[in-house]
Amino acid sequence: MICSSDNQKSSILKRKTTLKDIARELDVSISTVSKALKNSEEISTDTKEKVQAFAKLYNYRPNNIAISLKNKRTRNIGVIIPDIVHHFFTTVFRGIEKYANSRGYNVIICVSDESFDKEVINMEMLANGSIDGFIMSLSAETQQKNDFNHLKEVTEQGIPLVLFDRVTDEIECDKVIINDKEIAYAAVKKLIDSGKRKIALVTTDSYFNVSKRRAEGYKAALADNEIPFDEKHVLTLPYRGIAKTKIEHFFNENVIDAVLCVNEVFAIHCMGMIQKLGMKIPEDVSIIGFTDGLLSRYSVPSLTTVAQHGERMGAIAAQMLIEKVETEIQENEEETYRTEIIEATLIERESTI
Amino acid sequence: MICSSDNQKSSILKRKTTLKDIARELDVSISTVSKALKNSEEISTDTKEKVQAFAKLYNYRPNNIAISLKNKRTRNIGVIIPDIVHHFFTTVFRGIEKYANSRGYNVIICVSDESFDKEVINMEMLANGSIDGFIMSLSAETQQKNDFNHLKEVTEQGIPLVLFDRVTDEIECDKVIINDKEIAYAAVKKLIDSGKRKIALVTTDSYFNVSKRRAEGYKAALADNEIPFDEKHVLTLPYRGIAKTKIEHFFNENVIDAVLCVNEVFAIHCMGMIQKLGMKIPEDVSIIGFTDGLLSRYSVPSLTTVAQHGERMGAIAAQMLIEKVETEIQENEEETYRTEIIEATLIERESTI
DNA sequence: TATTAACACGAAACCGTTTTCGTAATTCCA
DNA sequence: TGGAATTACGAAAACGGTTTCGTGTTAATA
Repeated sequence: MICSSDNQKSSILKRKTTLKDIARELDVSISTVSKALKNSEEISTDTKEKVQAFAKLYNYRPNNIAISLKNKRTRNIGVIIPDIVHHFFTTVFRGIEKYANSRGYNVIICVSDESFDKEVINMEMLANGSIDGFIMSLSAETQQKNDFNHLKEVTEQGIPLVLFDRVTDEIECDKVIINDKEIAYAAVKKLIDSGKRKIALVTTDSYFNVSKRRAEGYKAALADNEIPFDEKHVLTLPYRGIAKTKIEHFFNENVIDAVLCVNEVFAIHCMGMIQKLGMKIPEDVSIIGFTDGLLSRYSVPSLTTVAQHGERMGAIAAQMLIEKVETEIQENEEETYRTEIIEATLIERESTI
Repeated sequence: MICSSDNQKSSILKRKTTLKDIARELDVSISTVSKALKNSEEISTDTKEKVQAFAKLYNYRPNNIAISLKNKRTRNIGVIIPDIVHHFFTTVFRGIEKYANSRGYNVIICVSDESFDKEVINMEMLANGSIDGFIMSLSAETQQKNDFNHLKEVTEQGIPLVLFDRVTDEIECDKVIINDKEIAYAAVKKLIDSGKRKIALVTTDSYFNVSKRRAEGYKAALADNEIPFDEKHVLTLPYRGIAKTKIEHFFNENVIDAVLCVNEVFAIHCMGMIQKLGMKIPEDVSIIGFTDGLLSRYSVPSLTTVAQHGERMGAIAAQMLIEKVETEIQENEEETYRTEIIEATLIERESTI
């Protein structure tokens, strides 16, 4: 052995001071220190002052991990979302983070990347004690496979779970969604009221519950206004990557005077193509999108769009989760789950009349 | 049976099975179970098989928290960024998350919201054992105040830290930045080469090192091409919120034939105003922005911009951090820190000639 | 003066692991 | 057959806290 007998690191690292350190230094027991720092009645004012002063001096901070182990509570929330470079998820996350933080919780985030396997792996990584509960939005693949065993396992273990936006009926848990169908209905209604009749729906080719719900609203609005639903007026685009030729083909083959897109990017693409084909927005073709992101705000013309109020959604999800986490101790009572519906808003800009 | 009928929760919650449970059930000691699950040589094949089978059956998973406490390693990385609803930070985060995950790390994210206080609080929350290291980008306020004591404390405790993009010389640690000055120089050079001479710089009014570096590149390029720097050609805008009238005023008062903006949103605003004032892009006025986000790609005309390669930046930051975390056990050797420079790329689109 | 109550503190268990070290039982070898 | 080596396991400490319960000392009371 080269290093000197007292084995400590030779560097000047301040090791974190522990209760044991304080106890040793002040010649009292660990329990006394612990109690003194908690201002326990049991300890004399004298000792408390000494201990607290010493703790302050050495900048004592209790070790979170130790406390977590003891309390079986981490004050961490696990968030699993399909994508992070995505305006909607980002805003939801902001809502979660803000609320969680205000309640003293930290947020561990995992990205499933729309993959079932990653979603499962991430859940398993976090479910072994790292977090007190989950907030998540299902990956595209998970929705397609319709396999929710990982969610079941987690809830059966008693770990609270809140699903948002991309949810499933298969799992009993708290949920937060927006009124997709109703707002899609309202959007299409608005187009119809402005005189449009040949209304296209541009949606994802992946299976998403949200797209489905929006399509339902679209169809319902048509039906209620005696406009026959035309399969050819539905354009499905790959969720990722662009399909410029497909869009071009669509607008060449169909006479369209309005478009409802299930997201912002689709809307921008359509807008570009429509303009390129020499049509005017909104006079010739009106457009409404989903998601009130930068694109909608700053495009020319600016885009009428459905604001999903992601931040509120996130805050509510976090609130529901923390409530469950903190009251989990209850006995017997049958668990009861809520589905909170966020009212989306149609933001009217220049792409509609 | 694992769930002894007494005292446990009456609900059907599967309590997580622990080593102790397995030990009790199989009538061996906890140590034996632990070793058997690790396939230790010490344990007979017989016992190992029994234990492993039992563990599998009851879906045993070691408790992360307990392991963290024992190992003094959490396999968690703390990320503190000023904003999450922001394309650049989001891409960096994606890089961090992907790399960290591939190495078996989870990411805890906190948002400072450009506030010094929140940054400090977040650091303190995480520094008490929750994470093995930090990756962060300084908040606007922190850069303004020039107060880095929270960073100092953390590094003095031996917690590895990697700063990215918004960094400071005051702290010795690993850093990842882009070559802001050089790329700004290149951008301005490109404008000059295309015949532009009256080049504006649109920058933030908050104090950011990155803005400063970009301004340096801008000035250097002017100087090297014998274009006198004109204070009036610099427009500073509030980092948050829009200042439409300020922009309008600027372009009314100054004859400008090219603009370099330190971000995407400024560029879009300028573009809108320039078009509104009847000038053509890029013929009358060329524009170059920073950040290759959706806006740059989908604006009309599309925006020539500086791609910062956030994802790569994040991956490298994570790699640097994990390297430090995992070799931290070293003795004596003087710590050595690197500053990694990511080469930004100018993406030429329609807003320049 | 004897009994009791209040006070101030410490010992120890516990949370769920890992790991070192000790040891009983078996096997090996001469 | 006796000693050594090997095998297979368990006890216990440790990680850093919290908390229950016990106890010695002093002060109050009868």
